[in-house]
Amino acid sequence: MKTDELLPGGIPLFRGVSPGDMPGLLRCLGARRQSFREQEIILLAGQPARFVGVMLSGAAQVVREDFAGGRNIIAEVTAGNLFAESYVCSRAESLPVSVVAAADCKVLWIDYARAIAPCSGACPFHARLVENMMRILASKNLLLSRKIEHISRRTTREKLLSYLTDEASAHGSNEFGIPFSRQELADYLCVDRSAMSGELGRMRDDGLLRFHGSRFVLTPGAAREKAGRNGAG
Amino acid sequence: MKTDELLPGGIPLFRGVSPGDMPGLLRCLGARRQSFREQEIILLAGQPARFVGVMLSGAAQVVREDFAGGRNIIAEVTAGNLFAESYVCSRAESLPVSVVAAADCKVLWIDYARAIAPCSGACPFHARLVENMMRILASKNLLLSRKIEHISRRTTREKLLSYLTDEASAHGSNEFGIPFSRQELADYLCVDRSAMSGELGRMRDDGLLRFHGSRFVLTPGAAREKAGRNGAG
DNA sequence: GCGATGCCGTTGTATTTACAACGAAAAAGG
DNA sequence: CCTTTTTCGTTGTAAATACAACGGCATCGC
Repeated sequence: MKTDELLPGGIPLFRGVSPGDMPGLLRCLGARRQSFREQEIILLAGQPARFVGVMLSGAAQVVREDFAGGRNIIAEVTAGNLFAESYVCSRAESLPVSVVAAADCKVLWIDYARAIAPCSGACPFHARLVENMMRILASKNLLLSRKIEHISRRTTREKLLSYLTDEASAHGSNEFGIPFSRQELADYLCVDRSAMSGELGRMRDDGLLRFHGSRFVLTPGAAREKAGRNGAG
Repeated sequence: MKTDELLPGGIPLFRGVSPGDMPGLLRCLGARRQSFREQEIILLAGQPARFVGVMLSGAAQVVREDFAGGRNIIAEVTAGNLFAESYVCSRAESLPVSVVAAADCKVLWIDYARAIAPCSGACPFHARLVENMMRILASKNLLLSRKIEHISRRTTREKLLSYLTDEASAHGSNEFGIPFSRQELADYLCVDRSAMSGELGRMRDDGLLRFHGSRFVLTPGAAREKAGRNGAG
């Protein structure tokens, strides 16, 4: 198996495994590679959830077919990342979603049962793999929780304040940059871009913050009084 | 250590471990028990995130102190469940949240480093524990993802349809009961209860569904045409 | 039986938001 | 340097929502 695509550093699941150890680990896992062309179905809803997918190159979309038959994109999978891992690790019997190639792509399949089975000590990387998997699941958990915390707010102003104060404390400073364009931020917070833009302007007028592009400066202490119809308390 | 509170069946983390094996497992993990009185601080934001907490009895709240100093409850911990596990498993350096006892409670602390360290084969339950932990993390992941899917919708009608169709497919039937009262459902979907109640009535008038209390019957195929300002496609 | 309480649906109003359209500014590309 | 494209802020209007208040209805305790 070619392993030049499997740079451990670029794939969170293999973090901490040295390149030289990859072939042995993959053999021990019984990992298989598979290629897909754009639009091809990588996983079909209803199939058993046994294998965790590692997207080596290309990209895919996770789609849910809703009740009425409509298609709904619920996640994007990019190179280096996992897919279907939550379903497999939660021991779902079958997949409630399908995964479709958004471009030509290469996938590495990992049998979950073999990944978690203790392997008689011959392969010291199982433990590391499991640890990485837990880290990935837990990190995603935190990302999702934070997003819920933000979009649970009723008004656009509150959503913005929730997100921005979170970013501020993550940066440990009132001044910070965000990794989103306006449109991306609006999508993240589930609001209309122009409405959000207007609200940002009003917040600036109210002295809550200043901004230039994607750099923001929060005014300490101002959040409480001018937070809008229901304050932080 | 008393183990009568540690019914493995009631604690997802210990699922699959027989009662007789619990003492050995706990010894191997170096687990410690600690009691707290109501209002006491169980974990303080800023502390290192080394130990996963198992709530044996009582309850607690996970609170985040936001930028402005306001307190914000972001989760409730009930008996049998874990807390701080996402932070610990994601290898966060320190806790961004505090945990406060909502009632007198008893907590079992599990050192994550010992939980994932291979234990020389003497204790066959480590693997099970790790598997359970992954299942818990992954399941929570799915719960959060679904919730985001629902509350990302712009209108109350869409949120309701997203949630209800999800429940329908989970039950495998157009007719099903939901585990929420009206107020709880409104809180879950992040909308006003009375507004939601009104929207439900309008949806009934539009022939989308029928309901009585917490039992719902969705009208097949109706979702597409009457879904509101943007349909399922 | 009776009042107290909690849950739910309804109504009216003020607020907030989405939506569409536009122009300025910035960025990209030749 | 100029054109093309994208991003962003602004405005006006229509639609949706929050909010507050109320009444019906069931449950509960006395």
